[in-house]
Amino acid sequence: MNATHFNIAAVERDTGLSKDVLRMWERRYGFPVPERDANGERCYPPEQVERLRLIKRLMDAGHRPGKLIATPVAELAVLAPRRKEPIRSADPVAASELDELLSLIKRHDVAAYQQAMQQRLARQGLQGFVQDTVAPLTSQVGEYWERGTFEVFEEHLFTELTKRLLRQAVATLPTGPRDPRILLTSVPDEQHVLGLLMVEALFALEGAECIPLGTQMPLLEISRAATAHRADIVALSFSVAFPQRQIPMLLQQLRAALPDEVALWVGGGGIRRLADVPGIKRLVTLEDATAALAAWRGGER
Amino acid sequence: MNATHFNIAAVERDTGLSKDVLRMWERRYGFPVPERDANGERCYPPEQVERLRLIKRLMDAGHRPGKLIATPVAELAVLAPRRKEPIRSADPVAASELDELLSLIKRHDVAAYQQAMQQRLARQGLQGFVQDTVAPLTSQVGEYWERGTFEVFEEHLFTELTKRLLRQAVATLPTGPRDPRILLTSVPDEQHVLGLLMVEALFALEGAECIPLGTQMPLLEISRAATAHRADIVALSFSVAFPQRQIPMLLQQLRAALPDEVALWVGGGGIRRLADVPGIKRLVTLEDATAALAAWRGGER
DNA sequence: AACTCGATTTGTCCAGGACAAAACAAACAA
DNA sequence: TTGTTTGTTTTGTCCTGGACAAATCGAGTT
Repeated sequence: MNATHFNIAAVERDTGLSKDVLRMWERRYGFPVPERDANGERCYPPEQVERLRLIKRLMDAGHRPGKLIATPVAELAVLAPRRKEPIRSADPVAASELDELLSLIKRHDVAAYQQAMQQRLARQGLQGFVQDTVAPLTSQVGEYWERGTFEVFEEHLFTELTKRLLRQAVATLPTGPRDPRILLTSVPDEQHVLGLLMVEALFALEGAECIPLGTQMPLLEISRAATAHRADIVALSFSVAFPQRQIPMLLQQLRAALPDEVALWVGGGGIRRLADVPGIKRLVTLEDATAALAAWRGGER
Repeated sequence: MNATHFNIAAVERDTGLSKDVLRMWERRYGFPVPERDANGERCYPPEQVERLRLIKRLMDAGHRPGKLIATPVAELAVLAPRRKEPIRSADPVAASELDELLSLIKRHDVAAYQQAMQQRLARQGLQGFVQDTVAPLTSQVGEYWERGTFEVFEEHLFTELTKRLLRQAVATLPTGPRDPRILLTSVPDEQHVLGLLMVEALFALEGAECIPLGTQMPLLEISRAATAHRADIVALSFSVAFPQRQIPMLLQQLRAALPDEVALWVGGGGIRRLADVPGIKRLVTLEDATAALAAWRGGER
C-alpha cells in the first residue's frame, strides 16, 4: 500500500469522473489500468490521475473520450479547444487590457490584481465593471483553462479574488425592502458563484431586493426558501461544466415544486444549448437579465 | 413518468447519500422503497427524499442508520442530537446576544442582521469579532441545524451573509509581501469556507500573507499551488460534515505530495476525533491557530 | 472508570450485463 | 451550398447480487 496511490473514491473526488465511468473506461478502452492493493481494489498512481484530469478538461472543451484515450499523452497537451461558437470579443484594446489583468493572476501577484481591479471598478462604475470587466474576464479564464494556459489553482485564485471585489461592491448598495424580491442560488453540484454575483449586482443596481443563498441548494429547499422569503423570482445559475444532460429534468422538477406564481429564471454558460422549457425564462446574456427585470416590472409575470 | 419524482442520481445530489448506500439500505432495511419507471429504474417520491434528508441529518448528529430507519417518521422529528461532547458555552449573556442575532436570520431579516453584525464588528474589532461572535455563532447554527431548528436555506443565508462580512473586513487589512506565506484552501467535496475565512482573518491580523484559493482544490493542485506561490504553510479545513473515514488517507496523500519544507496545518470541526498524523499540525481551536503561527515564527518549523 | 475482545453494523468496492440518450455520419431535399 | 431526416456508433448511467474491512457496540474483566 503506497501513500501516493489513490483509491477509486479519491480519483472520483479529484477528477470528477464517477466510479462507474472509471470502471467502464477500463473495461472498454483499456485506460486507466490501476494497480490493485492487497484487497484486490483499484489503486491509481498519480500519473494516471493526472492524465485523467487532462482528459476531463479536454472533454469539457468538447472532445470525445474515445478519441482522447486513444491519443498518446504527448499529443494531448497541445489539443485546442473544439467548440462550435468561438466567443472572442471585438475590441482589441479592451482585450489586451483584460489580458494584462490576467497576467497579474498568472504572476500570482495578489495585491497588484486587487488594486488594478479596484481602479477599474472606480472608473467604470459597478454596472460597467460587471459587464465590461468581470464578465469578459470570466469567459477568458474559462477559455484559458480549456487550453491549459491556466492551472486549476490560478483559476481558483482568480475566482476568489474577483468574488471578494464583487461582494464588496454589492455591499455598498442600499438594502432593505424593495421590489421585486429575487432569490439567487444554484442546485447541488453547481458551485460556481461568479455568475450569480454578477446578476446580483445588476439586479441590486436596478432596485430589486436580492436574497443570496449561496450555492448548492437542494431542490426541495429552494422551493421552501422561495415561500419563506415570499420571493417573486427564483434565479438559478448553471456553469458550462455542469452535466448538461441533467439540466432539463432538474428544471422540470424544480418548476413542479415551486408555487406557480413564483417565476423561475435560469442563466449561465450551461444553458446555451438548452431548449425552452415552459414556465422557465432563459437568460443567456447579462443584458437578458436586466431586460427580464424590466419586463417583469412592466407587468409581464 | 412523474415530474415530481427523483431518479437515483437526483436523490444522491439532494441528500448526499451515495447510490450504493441507497440501494444497500433498500436491500437491507427495506427503506427507501422507490417506485420504478418504465425502464425499471428507481423513482423516488418527494416524501421519501424528505425522510432520507431527515435521516441524514440525524446521522450527522451521531445517530445510526439502522435505528433511524426502523423508527416511525413521527418520532424522528423529535430526536435530540446525540453527541459525546456537548459544546455549549459558559457565558449566558453572550449566549442570549447570539441567539438574538440568529433570530434575525430566522425572521429572514437580511438588513437587520447585517447591521447588527457590522455594529459588533466595529465594537469588538476584527479579532474579537471572529473569536467571540462568528465562531460561536457558527457552532450554534450547526447545533440548531442538527436539531432541525434551522432549515437548510436558513443556514445558507447565515453562511452567505457572514461570509460577506468577514471578507469585507479582511479586505481592509494591509496586503503585500509579508511573512510567512500561508495558502488557505480545502479538498474536493469540502465546501465549507467560514472556518477558512476565520483563520484567514486571524493570520492576516498577525501579519501573515494569506493566499486564499477558495474551496475544493484537487490534492495534486494544492501541491502545485504551494510550489508556485512559494508557500511556507498550507492550511486546510474540514467541517464536521466531511466523511471522517476519508480524512486520514487524504492527509497522508497530500503530505506525500507536498514538498517536505512546506508545513501542513489542518483545522475545523471535522478533525476533532482525528489521531495525530506525522508531519501534520492539528488546529482544534482558533487559539491553536494563532499559537501555531507564533510557534512557527519562533523557528519551530 | 478504563480496557480488551468477539459480534454486529455499516459503507464501499467489485464484476458484468442491459439499455437509452447523445453525438455523429450519411443520405437526401431545398 | 445549406438544412433536415434517418440510421449507426458512442457513451454514460443504472441494475443485481456478492464480498469484505473498518467502525461501533456491548459484555465481561481488570
